[in-house]
Amino acid sequence: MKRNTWQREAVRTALNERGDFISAQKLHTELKAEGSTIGLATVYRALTDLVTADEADALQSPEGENLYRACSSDGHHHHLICRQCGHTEEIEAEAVESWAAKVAAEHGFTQPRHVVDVFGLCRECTLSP
Amino acid sequence: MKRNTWQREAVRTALNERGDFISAQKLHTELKAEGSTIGLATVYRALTDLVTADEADALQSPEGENLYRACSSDGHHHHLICRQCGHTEEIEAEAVESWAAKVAAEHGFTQPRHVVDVFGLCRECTLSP
DNA sequence: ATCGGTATTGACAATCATTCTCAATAAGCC
DNA sequence: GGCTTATTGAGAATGATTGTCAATACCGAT
Ligand SMILES: [Mn+2]
Ligand SMILES: [Mn+2]
Ligand SMILES: [Zn+2]
Ligand SMILES: [Zn+2]
Repeated sequence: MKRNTWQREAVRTALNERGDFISAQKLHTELKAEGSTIGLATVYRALTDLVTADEADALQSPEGENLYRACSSDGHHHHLICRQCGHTEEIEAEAVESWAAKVAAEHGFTQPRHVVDVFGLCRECTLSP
Repeated sequence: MKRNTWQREAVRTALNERGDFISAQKLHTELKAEGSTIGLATVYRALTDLVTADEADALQSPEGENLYRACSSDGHHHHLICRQCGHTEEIEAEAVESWAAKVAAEHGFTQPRHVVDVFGLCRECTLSP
């Protein structure tokens, strides 16, 4: 039986308000800055659960950190991320989905998973870097 | 002035003989198993240098480890990697290249870069896991 | 071939994100 | 209100990677 706690809700709310990708560490720091007494391990657990429940997306930053973001659209999708400010836009990639499945099958690979992310500079960061 | 050492050469040779992606840690273990006295930090340094010199490719495993591989083909390309044994095949992704550029432009993003990797189980690992 | 300046090395410590441990706490059900 | 037990949080543990620094050895100059 899964129980509802204010900690889980605090993480969910913080992610939703933010909108962009953030690390577990930074999220924990922000929550404590607002007065929360939530523990770091709990933030990790909540984020992992949100990803499992398809309420959040996760990806690795180029530096190897795990970043989390509230999912606005349902189902599998990918991201266009500003490497300057973290601003994120969700993108559809149906063509990439079928391409990944096809190329795996052609080489005899099974259970394919793919990592497809596009990093760039958003409009604002392009103008004022 | 860059100097030539047997350590750097040992890492380059080991990477070339292997052909597949491998972590710095595993590579160091294998080298020592063959009697080498090379240090772990040196393996990390050599791999970083090889990537800088475009003699090796690097990518992050889904577990967050950095993996390295000797570059066989020149220029930009992507990989199909067995997450069980590390066996790797280079793949063309022309359709994905143009898709990434287009989706970035459509959202006002500049200087786009993309991460495109496919992980699965190779034919052999599918049969005997 | 010898010498000397300095890149490079390697053992070890340090860092950093993430996970584990486990006693204390508090949801949810009666 | 009590009980059961999932959940929490502080701190330890892990594991990859990087930093430190004295000792080493490459290589150009002599
Ligand atoms: Mn996809
Ligand atoms: Mn590409
Ligand atoms: Zn931006
Ligand atoms: Zn395999």
